[in-house]
Amino acid sequence: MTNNKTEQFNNKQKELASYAKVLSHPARIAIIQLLAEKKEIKTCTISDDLPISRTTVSQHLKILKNAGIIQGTIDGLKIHYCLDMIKLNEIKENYNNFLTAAISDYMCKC
Amino acid sequence: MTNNKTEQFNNKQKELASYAKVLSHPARIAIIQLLAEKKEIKTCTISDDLPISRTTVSQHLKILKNAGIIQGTIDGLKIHYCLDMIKLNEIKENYNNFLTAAISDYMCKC
DNA sequence: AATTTATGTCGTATGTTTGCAACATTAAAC
DNA sequence: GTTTAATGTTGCAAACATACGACATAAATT
Repeated sequence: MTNNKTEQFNNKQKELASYAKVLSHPARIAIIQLLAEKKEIKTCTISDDLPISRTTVSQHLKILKNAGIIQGTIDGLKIHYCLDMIKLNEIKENYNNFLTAAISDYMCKC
Repeated sequence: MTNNKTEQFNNKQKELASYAKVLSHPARIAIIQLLAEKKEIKTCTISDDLPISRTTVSQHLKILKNAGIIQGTIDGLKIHYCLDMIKLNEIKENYNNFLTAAISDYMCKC
Protein backbone atom coordinates (compact mmCIF):
# COMPACT_ATOMS: atom_id res chain seq x y z
CA MET A 1 0.00 0.00 0.00
CA THR A 2 1.11 3.58 -0.41
CA ASN A 3 1.37 4.24 3.31
CA ASN A 4 1.14 2.12 6.45
CA LYS A 5 -0.97 3.93 9.03
CA THR A 6 -1.24 1.00 11.42
CA GLU A 7 1.38 2.27 13.89
CA GLN A 8 -0.65 5.42 14.54
CA PHE A 9 -3.30 3.66 16.60
CA ASN A 10 -2.86 3.07 20.30
CA ASN A 11 -1.12 0.02 21.77
CA LYS A 12 -4.25 -1.63 23.09
CA GLN A 13 -5.92 -1.29 19.69
CA LYS A 14 -2.87 -2.74 17.94
CA GLU A 15 -2.66 -5.59 20.46
CA LEU A 16 -6.33 -6.56 20.07
CA ALA A 17 -6.01 -6.38 16.28
CA SER A 18 -2.88 -8.52 16.24
CA TYR A 19 -4.46 -11.29 18.33
CA ALA A 20 -7.49 -11.19 16.07
CA LYS A 21 -5.19 -11.53 13.07
CA VAL A 22 -3.72 -14.73 14.52
CA LEU A 23 -7.23 -16.12 14.95
CA SER A 24 -8.37 -14.94 11.50
CA HIS A 25 -7.65 -18.17 9.63
CA PRO A 26 -9.78 -21.33 10.04
CA ALA A 27 -6.64 -23.52 9.99
CA ARG A 28 -5.33 -21.79 13.11
CA ILE A 29 -8.70 -22.09 14.86
CA ALA A 30 -8.68 -25.79 13.93
CA ILE A 31 -5.12 -26.27 15.23
CA ILE A 32 -6.06 -24.66 18.56
CA GLN A 33 -9.12 -26.92 18.83
CA LEU A 34 -7.01 -29.98 17.98
CA LEU A 35 -4.40 -29.08 20.61
CA ALA A 36 -7.18 -28.45 23.15
CA GLU A 37 -8.54 -31.91 22.49
CA LYS A 38 -5.30 -33.90 22.25
CA LYS A 39 -3.31 -31.74 24.72
CA GLU A 40 -0.06 -32.58 22.98
CA ILE A 41 0.59 -33.32 19.33
CA LYS A 42 3.27 -33.31 16.63
CA THR A 43 3.27 -31.55 13.22
CA CYS A 44 2.76 -34.60 11.05
CA THR A 45 -0.24 -35.66 13.13
CA ILE A 46 -1.75 -32.19 12.71
CA SER A 47 -1.42 -32.23 8.93
CA ASP A 48 -2.97 -35.71 8.85
CA ASP A 49 -6.05 -34.20 10.53
CA LEU A 50 -6.32 -31.04 8.42
CA PRO A 51 -7.01 -30.43 4.71
CA ILE A 52 -3.69 -28.65 4.18
CA SER A 53 -0.13 -29.78 3.54
CA ARG A 54 2.55 -30.37 6.17
CA THR A 55 4.45 -27.29 4.98
CA THR A 56 1.42 -25.05 5.35
CA VAL A 57 0.67 -26.45 8.82
CA SER A 58 4.27 -25.71 9.76
CA GLN A 59 3.79 -22.07 8.79
CA HIS A 60 0.55 -21.73 10.74
CA LEU A 61 2.31 -23.26 13.76
CA LYS A 62 5.03 -20.63 13.40
CA ILE A 63 2.43 -17.84 13.51
CA LEU A 64 0.77 -19.37 16.59
CA LYS A 65 4.18 -19.82 18.24
CA ASN A 66 5.27 -16.23 17.52
CA ALA A 67 2.01 -15.04 19.09
CA GLY A 68 2.85 -17.10 22.21
CA ILE A 69 -0.31 -19.21 21.89
CA ILE A 70 1.52 -22.52 21.51
CA GLN A 71 4.80 -23.94 22.72
CA GLY A 72 6.93 -26.76 21.31
CA THR A 73 9.49 -29.07 22.86
CA ILE A 74 11.94 -31.15 20.92
CA ASP A 75 11.86 -34.86 21.73
CA GLY A 76 14.45 -36.48 19.47
CA LEU A 77 13.08 -36.22 15.95
CA LYS A 78 9.61 -35.26 17.06
CA ILE A 79 8.39 -31.90 18.30
CA HIS A 80 5.51 -31.83 20.72
CA TYR A 81 3.25 -28.79 20.57
CA CYS A 82 0.83 -27.71 23.24
CA LEU A 83 -1.33 -24.68 24.08
CA ASP A 84 -0.09 -21.95 26.40
CA MET A 85 -3.09 -21.74 28.72
CA ILE A 86 -1.87 -18.54 30.37
CA LYS A 87 -1.61 -16.74 27.04
CA LEU A 88 -4.96 -18.08 25.87
CA ASN A 89 -6.54 -16.85 29.07
CA GLU A 90 -4.98 -13.44 28.62
CA ILE A 91 -6.43 -13.20 25.09
CA LYS A 92 -9.83 -14.31 26.36
CA GLU A 93 -9.78 -11.63 29.09
CA ASN A 94 -8.68 -8.94 26.64
CA TYR A 95 -11.48 -9.70 24.19
CA ASN A 96 -14.01 -10.03 26.95
CA ASN A 97 -13.07 -6.63 28.32
CA PHE A 98 -13.07 -4.98 24.91
CA LEU A 99 -16.44 -6.39 23.87
CA THR A 100 -18.06 -5.93 27.26
CA ALA A 101 -17.01 -2.27 27.21
CA ALA A 102 -18.50 -1.84 23.74
CA ILE A 103 -21.83 -3.46 24.58
CA SER A 104 -24.43 -1.36 26.35
CA ASP A 105 -28.21 -1.26 26.62
CA TYR A 106 -28.30 1.90 24.51
CA MET A 107 -30.67 1.62 21.61
CA CYS A 108 -30.19 4.11 18.81
CA LYS A 109 -32.67 4.86 16.06
CA CYS A 110 -30.58 3.03 13.46
CA MET B 1 -2.31 -18.58 -4.11
CA THR B 2 -2.15 -21.86 -5.90
CA ASN B 3 -5.21 -23.30 -4.14
CA ASN B 4 -7.76 -21.98 -1.69
CA LYS B 5 -8.28 -24.57 1.04
CA THR B 6 -10.29 -22.34 3.36
CA GLU B 7 -13.66 -23.83 2.46
CA GLN B 8 -12.58 -27.24 3.66
CA PHE B 9 -12.77 -26.33 7.35
CA ASN B 10 -16.01 -26.60 9.29
CA ASN B 11 -18.56 -23.81 9.51
CA LYS B 12 -17.86 -22.92 13.13
CA GLN B 13 -14.13 -22.61 12.38
CA LYS B 14 -14.84 -20.42 9.34
CA GLU B 15 -17.28 -18.27 11.33
CA LEU B 16 -14.81 -17.67 14.18
CA ALA B 17 -12.03 -16.89 11.69
CA SER B 18 -14.21 -14.45 9.75
CA TYR B 19 -15.21 -12.48 12.86
CA ALA B 20 -11.55 -12.38 13.88
CA LYS B 21 -10.69 -11.04 10.43
CA VAL B 22 -13.12 -8.14 10.91
CA LEU B 23 -11.44 -7.32 14.24
CA SER B 24 -7.91 -7.76 12.84
CA HIS B 25 -7.28 -4.10 11.99
CA PRO B 26 -6.65 -1.42 14.63
CA ALA B 27 -8.81 1.08 12.71
CA ARG B 28 -11.83 -1.20 13.07
CA ILE B 29 -11.14 -1.73 16.78
CA ALA B 30 -10.89 2.07 17.12
CA ILE B 31 -14.15 2.63 15.23
CA ILE B 32 -15.97 0.17 17.51
CA GLN B 33 -14.56 1.92 20.58
CA LEU B 34 -15.55 5.32 19.19
CA LEU B 35 -19.10 4.15 18.47
CA ALA B 36 -19.30 2.57 21.93
CA GLU B 37 -18.34 5.90 23.46
CA LYS B 38 -20.39 8.26 21.28
CA LYS B 39 -23.27 5.84 20.68
CA GLU B 40 -24.04 7.46 17.33
CA ILE B 41 -21.69 9.12 14.88
CA LYS B 42 -21.24 10.09 11.25
CA THR B 43 -18.43 9.21 8.83
CA CYS B 44 -16.77 12.62 8.68
CA THR B 45 -16.64 12.78 12.50
CA ILE B 46 -14.97 9.34 12.57
CA SER B 47 -12.23 10.34 10.13
CA ASP B 48 -11.61 13.52 12.15
CA ASP B 49 -10.83 11.28 15.14
CA LEU B 50 -8.67 8.71 13.34
CA PRO B 51 -5.30 8.93 11.55
CA ILE B 52 -6.74 7.76 8.23
CA SER B 53 -8.60 9.44 5.39
CA ARG B 54 -12.35 9.65 5.00
CA THR B 55 -12.21 7.21 2.07
CA THR B 56 -10.37 4.62 4.12
CA VAL B 57 -12.78 5.04 7.04
CA SER B 58 -15.64 4.52 4.61
CA GLN B 59 -14.14 1.20 3.56
CA HIS B 60 -13.62 0.01 7.13
CA LEU B 61 -17.25 0.98 7.87
CA LYS B 62 -18.34 -1.14 4.90
CA ILE B 63 -16.49 -4.16 6.32
CA LEU B 64 -18.05 -3.64 9.76
CA LYS B 65 -21.48 -3.18 8.19
CA ASN B 66 -21.18 -6.34 6.07
CA ALA B 67 -20.25 -8.25 9.21
CA GLY B 68 -23.41 -6.93 10.88
CA ILE B 69 -21.48 -5.21 13.66
CA ILE B 70 -22.70 -1.71 12.82
CA GLN B 71 -25.84 -0.23 11.31
CA GLY B 72 -26.39 3.06 9.53
CA THR B 73 -29.44 5.20 8.99
CA ILE B 74 -29.66 7.96 6.46
CA ASP B 75 -30.67 11.34 7.85
CA GLY B 76 -30.68 13.74 4.95
CA LEU B 77 -27.10 14.14 3.83
CA LYS B 78 -25.67 12.57 6.97
CA ILE B 79 -25.51 8.90 7.87
CA HIS B 80 -25.61 7.92 11.50
CA TYR B 81 -23.76 4.77 12.43
CA CYS B 82 -24.20 2.79 15.62
CA LEU B 83 -23.19 -0.58 17.03
CA ASP B 84 -25.42 -3.62 16.76
CA MET B 85 -25.36 -4.74 20.39
CA ILE B 86 -27.01 -8.08 19.61
CA LYS B 87 -24.36 -8.98 17.04
CA LEU B 88 -21.53 -7.81 19.30
CA ASN B 89 -22.91 -9.95 22.09
CA GLU B 90 -23.13 -12.94 19.77
CA ILE B 91 -19.46 -12.50 18.79
CA LYS B 92 -18.47 -12.14 22.44
CA GLU B 93 -20.31 -15.36 23.35
CA ASN B 94 -18.76 -17.22 20.41
CA TYR B 95 -15.21 -16.24 21.34
CA ASN B 96 -15.83 -16.88 24.99
CA ASN B 97 -17.08 -20.37 24.24
CA PHE B 98 -14.23 -21.16 21.86
CA LEU B 99 -11.49 -19.94 24.20
CA THR B 100 -13.08 -21.40 27.34
CA ALA B 101 -13.26 -24.77 25.60
CA ALA B 102 -9.58 -24.54 24.64
CA ILE B 103 -8.38 -23.56 28.11
CA SER B 104 -7.89 -26.31 30.65
CA ASP B 105 -5.75 -26.88 33.73
CA TYR B 106 -3.68 -29.44 31.82
CA MET B 107 0.03 -28.73 32.04
CA CYS B 108 2.20 -30.42 29.44
CA LYS B 109 5.96 -30.78 29.59
CA CYS B 110 6.48 -28.10 26.94
C1' DA C 1 27.69 -44.81 6.84
C1' DA C 2 23.38 -45.13 4.24
C1' DT C 3 18.43 -44.71 4.76
C1' DT C 4 14.36 -43.21 6.79
C1' DT C 5 11.63 -40.04 9.45
C1' DA C 6 10.23 -35.54 11.36
C1' DT C 7 10.58 -31.08 10.89
C1' DG C 8 11.88 -26.41 9.30
C1' DT C 9 13.07 -22.78 5.66
C1' DC C 10 13.16 -20.75 0.99
C1' DG C 11 11.32 -19.43 -3.24
C1' DT C 12 7.54 -18.64 -5.94
C1' DA C 13 2.76 -18.08 -7.48
C1' DT C 14 -1.41 -16.30 -6.50
C1' DG C 15 -4.98 -14.02 -3.72
C1' DT C 16 -6.38 -10.48 -0.32
C1' DT C 17 -6.02 -6.18 2.29
C1' DT C 18 -4.99 -1.49 2.87
C1' DG C 19 -4.87 3.31 1.63
C1' DC C 20 -6.08 7.01 -1.10
C1' DA C 21 -7.15 10.24 -5.02
C1' DA C 22 -10.55 10.99 -8.36
C1' DC C 23 -15.10 10.65 -9.61
C1' DA C 24 -20.26 9.91 -8.75
C1' DT C 25 -24.39 10.75 -6.25
C1' DT C 26 -27.65 13.02 -3.66
C1' DA C 27 -29.60 16.26 -0.26
C1' DA C 28 -29.43 20.77 1.77
C1' DA C 29 -28.46 25.69 1.45
C1' DC C 30 -28.21 29.59 -1.05
C1' DG D 1 -30.90 26.00 -10.46
C1' DT D 2 -26.09 26.40 -8.79
C1' DT D 3 -23.12 25.60 -5.00
C1' DT D 4 -21.76 23.18 -0.96
C1' DA D 5 -21.59 19.23 2.03
C1' DA D 6 -21.71 14.28 3.23
C1' DT D 7 -21.05 10.08 1.67
C1' DG D 8 -20.19 6.04 -1.37
C1' DT D 9 -17.68 3.69 -5.39
C1' DT D 10 -13.91 2.76 -8.57
C1' DG D 11 -9.32 1.96 -9.83
C1' DC D 12 -4.76 1.58 -8.76
C1' DA D 13 -0.34 0.51 -6.25
C1' DA D 14 2.03 -1.37 -2.45
C1' DA D 15 2.07 -4.64 1.16
C1' DC D 16 0.76 -8.78 3.23
C1' DA D 17 -1.16 -13.62 3.55
C1' DT D 18 -1.70 -18.29 1.88
C1' DA D 19 -0.27 -22.58 -0.12
C1' DC D 20 3.03 -25.73 -1.42
C1' DG D 21 7.10 -28.05 -3.78
C1' DA D 22 11.90 -28.41 -3.30
C1' DC D 23 15.64 -28.35 -0.46
C1' DA D 24 18.10 -28.48 4.20
C1' DT D 25 18.94 -30.46 8.63
C1' DA D 26 19.34 -33.62 12.03
C1' DA D 27 17.95 -37.67 14.93
C1' DA D 28 16.77 -42.58 14.73
C1' DT D 29 17.12 -46.96 12.42
C1' DT D 30 19.23 -50.22 9.68
